[in-house]
Amino acid sequence: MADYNPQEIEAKWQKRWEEARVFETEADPSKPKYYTLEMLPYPSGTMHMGHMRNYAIGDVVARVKRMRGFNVLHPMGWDAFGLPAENAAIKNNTHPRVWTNNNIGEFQRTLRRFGFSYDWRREISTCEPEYYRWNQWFFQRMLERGLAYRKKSRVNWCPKCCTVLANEQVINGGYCWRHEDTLVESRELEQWFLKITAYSDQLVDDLKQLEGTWPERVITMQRNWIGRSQGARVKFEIADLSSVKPIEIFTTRIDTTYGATAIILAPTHPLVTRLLQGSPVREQAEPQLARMRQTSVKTADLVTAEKVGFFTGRHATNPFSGEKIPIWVGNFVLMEYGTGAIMAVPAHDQRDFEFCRKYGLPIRVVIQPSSGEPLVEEKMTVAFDEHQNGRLVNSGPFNGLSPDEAIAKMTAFAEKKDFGRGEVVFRLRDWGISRQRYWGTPIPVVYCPDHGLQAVPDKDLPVLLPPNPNLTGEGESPLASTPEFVNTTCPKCGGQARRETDTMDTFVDSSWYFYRYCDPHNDKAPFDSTKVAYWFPIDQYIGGITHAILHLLYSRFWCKVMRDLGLVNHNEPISRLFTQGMVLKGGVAMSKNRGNVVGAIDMAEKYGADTGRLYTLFAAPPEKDLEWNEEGIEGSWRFLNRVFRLVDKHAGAIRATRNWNFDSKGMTDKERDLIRVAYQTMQRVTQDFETRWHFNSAIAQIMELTNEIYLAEPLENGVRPEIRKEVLQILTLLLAPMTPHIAEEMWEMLGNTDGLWNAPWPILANEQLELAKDNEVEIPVQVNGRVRATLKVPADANELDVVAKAKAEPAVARHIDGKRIVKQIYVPDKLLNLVVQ
RNA sequence: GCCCGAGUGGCGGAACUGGCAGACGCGCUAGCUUCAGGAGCUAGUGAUCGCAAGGUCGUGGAGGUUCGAGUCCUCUCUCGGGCACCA
Repeated sequence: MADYNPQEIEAKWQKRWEEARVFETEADPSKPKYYTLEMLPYPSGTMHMGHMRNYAIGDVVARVKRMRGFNVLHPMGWDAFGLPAENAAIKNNTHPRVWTNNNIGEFQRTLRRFGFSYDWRREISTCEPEYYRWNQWFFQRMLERGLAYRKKSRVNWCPKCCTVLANEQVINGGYCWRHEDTLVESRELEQWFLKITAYSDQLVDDLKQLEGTWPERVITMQRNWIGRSQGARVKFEIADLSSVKPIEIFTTRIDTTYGATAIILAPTHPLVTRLLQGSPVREQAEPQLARMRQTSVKTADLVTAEKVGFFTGRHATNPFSGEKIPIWVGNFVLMEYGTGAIMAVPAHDQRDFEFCRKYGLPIRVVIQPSSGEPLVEEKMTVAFDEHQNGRLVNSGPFNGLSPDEAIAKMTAFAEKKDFGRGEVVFRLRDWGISRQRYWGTPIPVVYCPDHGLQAVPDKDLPVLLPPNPNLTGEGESPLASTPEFVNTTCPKCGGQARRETDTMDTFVDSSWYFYRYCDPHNDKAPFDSTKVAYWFPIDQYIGGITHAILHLLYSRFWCKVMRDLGLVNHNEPISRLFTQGMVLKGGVAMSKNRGNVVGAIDMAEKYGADTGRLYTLFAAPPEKDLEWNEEGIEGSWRFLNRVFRLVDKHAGAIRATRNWNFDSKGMTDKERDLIRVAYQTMQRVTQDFETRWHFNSAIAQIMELTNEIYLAEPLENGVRPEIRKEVLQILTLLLAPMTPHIAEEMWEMLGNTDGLWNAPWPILANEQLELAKDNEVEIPVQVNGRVRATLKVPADANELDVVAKAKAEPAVARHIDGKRIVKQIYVPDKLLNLVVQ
């Protein structure tokens, strides 16, 4: 009798897998491929059970597919650049590379300890020049095509990170994504941008391809983030200043133009200063403008701030009606969106309504609801902004049209008269990638006093990070104070030149890393396109919902750029996305900062990797958050011990037994029952793995099978050896994707000399399917929907027999005696319901 | 404000297309075993009335459809998440 010793067993099989190179894969067009991966981790601190759950889910997928005969690519790597490494290095007076590589070592050791089936030869680390040189190479391609450009603009600056953030990294209306309590400031800086907006339309349209295979909420979040709105641009001439060009406004409701009672400009609109020149209200207006421009810096406050504004003293002409309406400046109009100017239609837009009420501007109804009380201006308390329901009024020749008809007709009219046109506007902004920090990919350009901006030629890539930077964590990029980095020569004239000292956002690294796994050691190109063509698109991607916008949007963008460069031939990189839940402790996500982590290595040492894997899969369905419970893991540990004891007890006697040939002649009832349960469990578990991803209920089924076998003990009594072996082997195979080490060990104990890694996933033969069928079923008998008895009848019993038998049941008879049966519902093998009066 | 998602025992969670609600596990109770602790094994465990047989209630709440609803429809409450003066 041996005890279950996970430490020994796990080390033994990890070594065997490595020696047999079980998880190493090559592209092979003769086999069906399956590319699955989990989002690459940022190696900070140590791994906790939250990480582990993610990889456990991914490993089940990879192992099941492998057993199903797919050529499976399952790689792992490190998102190794980033601020925490730099900050930690400053704090501990070391180099970011040292800190990062220590962590990578720790992470790698932990992942190996858990026996995840990665092809480690393909491991990548984004902070290595072999990797980041291709970031630079891509940057040059984008620069050539105008997709990378430099401009001075207002950008988000995090005072704690001491760097610029992308719009996607600003959360909760103005806070840093890493420092959730730190307000982002607005600064005017020269920055590098990637022109993701060139792909706005495609990024929205192609979301349709992902419907059904990506979580709906990720698609919705991306759609909202890109924020495409169909509308129109309309010109309003400035009545008092004919020499100044007309004001252009953007609206999605051109049908309400007759109801416009003011034009409102953003405080930073370039026209504002010109309008105030010589204006009768200039004296009062200018201080207000100054105040507004100042307060607009804090974007977070905008949300709650009250609407304020002032009159410019000028008027504009409504191109439809010819009416003169006042031009105002309002703090709620954003320069960044649309044209930075709007027409205020207080009757049909809530914001305009509030603004106009406050400043006594008139309200004019131009859409009357088709049903209910007609609107009366003086009595309105909110704007009427529906456009499904209503008809135009007070709108000249457009009266009587529905808003949708009016939008089409009025846009056409504006185009004909040349004062407006239909336009699509996006919320998405270009991706600001400049970061004023050291630990990232250097942006590969130089500035020559004579030739200006020059790209570093491909042959000179990579532009390496200097080994000994001067890290302070303050002010401008550390690269700027590293003379041996900054001072260089112009690639055009060879004269003195200065390098760009900003580095790239680390989201550049993760935008294409999964392509590199296909060809990780290529030193001629980012990857060989034929290899990528074999593996891509990714069949299954697994990660947290936190990346719903950032990483997953950038990756989609990058894919489209690569397609246009002729490097890949697909539109979307990821066919199927799964977003798993977090592991919580005390109701919040595990994180080092909060000090509520359960270390993965600690768990492996205490219970073994298999128990840790099993528990994270069993405790909750994978998409849900999981509250960590130390008592729960004990249950998984007990279960594995129970299974191990069972196999250990029988192994000696059946080790040499030949596999059963499914001959059902002369089977005892006990044998039949056991085999049936085993095969039924197989069918259900297969379903749970393949189509439903219900790992938790798959495990519950396997536990039930184990309980059934225990109840049938002693098996030696009436169960022949080959059937004992069949049942125990099925139990072992079903566990293999989740708890691979103990499964291998038991497989060997049962007399198999060929590793379990070579075993195919069991698919039931016809004889087995026959044996899996129930020959007797239990049918609940209801009277008026209440269960009164349960009948045991043969499968496929006919209705008359069942009804007769049911009526004979005393508990049924009691409820139908003296009453009339008005209806009889019989669902074969399911239930019988008698409706009486 | 807008858009998603979720509400089932003491707890984590099952329930495929409407068909015995609470599988499986944790915890708890009792018994066996043990010097003891631990482990293991067996039985029980939604609430409620009843000595029992048996009955009634029960999936956040209120209605509805149906022979039958956790599941479908309408309204509503609570929690979680995302976006947010986006014109």
